[in-house]
Amino acid sequence: MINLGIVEDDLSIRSTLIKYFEYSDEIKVHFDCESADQALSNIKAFPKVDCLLLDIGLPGMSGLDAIPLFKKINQDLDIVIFSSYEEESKILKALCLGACSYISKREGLAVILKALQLVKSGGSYMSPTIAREIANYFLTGKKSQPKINLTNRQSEIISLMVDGKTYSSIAKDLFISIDTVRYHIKQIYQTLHVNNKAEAISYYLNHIG
Amino acid sequence: MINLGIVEDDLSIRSTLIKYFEYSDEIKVHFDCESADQALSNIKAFPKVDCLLLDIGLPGMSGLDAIPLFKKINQDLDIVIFSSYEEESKILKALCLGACSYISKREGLAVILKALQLVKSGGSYMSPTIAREIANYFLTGKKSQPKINLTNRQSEIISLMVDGKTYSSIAKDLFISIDTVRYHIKQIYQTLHVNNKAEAISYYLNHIG
DNA sequence: AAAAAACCTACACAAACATGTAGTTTTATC
DNA sequence: GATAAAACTACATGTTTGTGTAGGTTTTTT
Repeated sequence: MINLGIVEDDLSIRSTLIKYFEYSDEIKVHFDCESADQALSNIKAFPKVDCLLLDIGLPGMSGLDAIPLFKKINQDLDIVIFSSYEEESKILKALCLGACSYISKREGLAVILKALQLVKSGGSYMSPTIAREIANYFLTGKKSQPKINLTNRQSEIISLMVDGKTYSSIAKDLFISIDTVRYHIKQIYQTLHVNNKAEAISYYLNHIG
Repeated sequence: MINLGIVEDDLSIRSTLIKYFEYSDEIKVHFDCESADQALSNIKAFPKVDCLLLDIGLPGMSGLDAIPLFKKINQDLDIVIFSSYEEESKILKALCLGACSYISKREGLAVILKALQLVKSGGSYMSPTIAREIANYFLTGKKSQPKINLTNRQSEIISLMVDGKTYSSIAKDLFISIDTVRYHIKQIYQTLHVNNKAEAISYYLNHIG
């Protein structure tokens, strides 16, 4: 059972949501309101509520700015943004402040329900346009990594080491002998200036991976 | 029409995908192969391909490392990751390198099709578990932090392990016997669901550190 | 074609690790 | 002060790893 609160200033949208959720035996709407201030009171008054469907463009305080305040009251509250904004800045801000899901208002009711279910089960849903914005953010904000001079084979092998494979298992994976694996690992240790598997893995995950 | 290439080393998965896409009049599979090297040749040979379904755990070069090489050949190629990895590190790396969508291998065929359609229309799809990792990334700033409850002693010890210390060296550091070190490490392995030092360190650096 | 990397194989020995069983002691909590 | 959780110790056994030495083959570069 998802114990939901709804914060949305458009009355018609709000009543549509409520009616829709009435037919779902998975969702119980404990409160609905049209401003962040009211929502904050409601969150305090309904401690059972574990999920919030939150609009951004609200009268008074913005839904975004209210996120930390909700989180302060209930650290584990799942906040699902439901907004017509699809700009990177709003999306990133929402996620940074603690929203776990972001749904475009262009989506249908069924999608909202699905998203809430996913969130309840520890997952998350992002509308396609939102997800694309996020992907673009990572792409454009990328930074080059200090280059490390491992050969192709060495890279393959250290990558398998990181996965917890033993020498013999690596040998089988790569169709080479265990002695060859030993050889490569010796080279890797020299290159990375380490003396054992643990150091090599730490180095890899901190500098390369 | 989506002009697709498939890179997946598991033959059964690959043939399942191909058969499935045969029944779709929206998707034309131009090539399929089992390694990044082959895929690079194919991308050159089939310039019409505008979308790539890409596994990560491939023999030879990893799917992740191949992403920039694909992008170099075709800047506008949409890369959809299809992997069993659901760790933040892999997800972020994929997105940073230019993947626009990330699908867990636990998803069904219909979801893959849906994701490809979304990507084609300028959107993106992230599997729920993936999306949650991304949301957590923004929230915490860097590492997603699930509830790993190592005891104080266990934390001390795994931290020394990560530094490349041997059992006996850890024992000396903490003024305990090597058998006690063994005991704690056994407990750690159980808690983290790993079976050796390498996995423990990887887990630590990816999820805790 | 020669040189230099990179890759491959083999063997041997010591050190380190993984895992089981079987306890005792300390510390925190009710 | 009973209980549970954490911490500690011990021993035994087999596996994995680290490090020598000592070669051969393939690929790339000059």
